[in-house]
Amino acid sequence: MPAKEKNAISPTRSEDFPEWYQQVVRAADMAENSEVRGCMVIKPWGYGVWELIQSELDRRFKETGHQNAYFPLLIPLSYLEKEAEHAEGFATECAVVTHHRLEAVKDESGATRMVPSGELAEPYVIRPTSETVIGAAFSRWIESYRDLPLLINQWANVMRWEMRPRLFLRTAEFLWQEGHTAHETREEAEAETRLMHKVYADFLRECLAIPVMAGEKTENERFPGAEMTLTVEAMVQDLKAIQAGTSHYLGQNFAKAQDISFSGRDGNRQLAHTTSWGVSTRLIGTLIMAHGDDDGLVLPPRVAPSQIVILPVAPKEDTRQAVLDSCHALATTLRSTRSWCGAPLRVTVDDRDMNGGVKKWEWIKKGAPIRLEIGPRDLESRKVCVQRRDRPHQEKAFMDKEEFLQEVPGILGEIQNGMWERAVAFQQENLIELESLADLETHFSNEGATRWVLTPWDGDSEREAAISKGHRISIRCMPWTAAGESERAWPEKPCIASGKPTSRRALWARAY
RNA sequence: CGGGCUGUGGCGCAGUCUGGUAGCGCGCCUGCAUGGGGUGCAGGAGGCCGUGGGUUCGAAUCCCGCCAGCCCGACCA
Repeated sequence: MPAKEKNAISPTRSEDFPEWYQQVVRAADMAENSEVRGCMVIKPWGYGVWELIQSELDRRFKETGHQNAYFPLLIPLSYLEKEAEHAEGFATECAVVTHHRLEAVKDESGATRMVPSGELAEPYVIRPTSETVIGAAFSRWIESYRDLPLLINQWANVMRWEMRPRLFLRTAEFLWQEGHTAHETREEAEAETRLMHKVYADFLRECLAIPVMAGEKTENERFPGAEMTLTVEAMVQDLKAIQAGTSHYLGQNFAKAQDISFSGRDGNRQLAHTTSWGVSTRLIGTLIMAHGDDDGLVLPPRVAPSQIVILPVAPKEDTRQAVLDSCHALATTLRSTRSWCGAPLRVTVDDRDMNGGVKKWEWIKKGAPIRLEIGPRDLESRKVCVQRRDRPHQEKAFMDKEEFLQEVPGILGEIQNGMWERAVAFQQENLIELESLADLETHFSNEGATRWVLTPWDGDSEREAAISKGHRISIRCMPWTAAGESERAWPEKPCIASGKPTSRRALWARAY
């Protein structure tokens, strides 16, 4: 008999973090690689998480006045030529459509080959992002200051031809949301950029239970063509930073390139100020790496496709049906009479006819927050056996069914909060402040997991690039002391590069 | 786009050096047992060995071409 495995996932996080990540994606049955390199098949459990992320964000976008629309997948090449900096930023990862038909041709061996034919006069690019197409539409739609602000969002897929794909974190095709807005003044557009930045930070905190460092990107790290890029940077368990959401103030750069102009209040023609902001399926990768453990995925209840999984324990043929009936009845009661965070509970009865242990471990690996076991003995005693994903897998609490029905929203809240608090503590433990370049360089001289560092910084791009390159680190952002805050209220200290006193800080880390 | 490696049932691999037309583990299916747990036993299905050519009586194995993928460096939500 083989030795009992302690953990469901091998290797463990500490043994080999990247491999652990891949194994969790697979064990939790979230996604798999497709036959097309770099593309992924998102399976129901992974897509279910995305749907919950989507619906929650969508609600928040609408609450802040945005409307959804949909723009074409294909972008005329000429559009990308309009804004040089933007185009160059994406040039190396564009898929290009050059033909519009296939012709069946027999080759020497007699096999039928489909050969591209019907070459296009102007090739199309599969959108790596939609600034240009949406800009063209805005140019048509906006005539007067009365048409502003224009607040649009689209849920779409985009394609960036990546050399090194990893499921959810970096794939050639991914799903995302891109908001695009146009405003009358710089102030309004900047306020929009900050607002959406805050929406992201709030969403990550409230739903994904992930704390972030919020702030502004340096010029080197900015979105191509943007004047200001705001980011929320999440810390995952190997201490790397991951950009979980960005919002950009694009100034009048895109308006100029695409003629997004309007008649102002004074009757003069002027250029709009535009923004864009987005999050992608990368959030799922972030979620996995932030909360997962050596038994697999751990989902915050807010984004768990099944918050409660009921596992019937039906050892004997004569009690099986009664147990199953009781499980389904409880599920119906939970779904129809209980709610949490404004939504009905998501309950699954796993009544597949298979070994119970295997089933239980599947749900542990999938990260379902609560497991309930109901067996023949519980029918008599009117109890349920409650197990939680945030507790050791052997731990069981037998509760009266009625008591559980009362307590269940509270338990979900406790799990959600517990995950948040653990993540905050982890972030605090792994963030330090250093005040000299030498200390920074010593700190990042190793290759392994290394804590994040804050330093006083008002250095220029060249110094930043030099430090980054030598240590495989980057300035993730110039953090604010709190998300949504625009002033940088850090105490004045000498910059580690220039020596001049500054109240700004740079956040240094290795990144995904 | 530069450097190293690998292509064998759904997945992970052995077999290749020393040619004799396929094997292991997991998974899958069936049956029996088990039953608050990652189960046991028995039986079974599934492979033109990446691809094209060559050498040979005979090629997964040797030779040549091609294709695809993986890992390491520059780019990245």
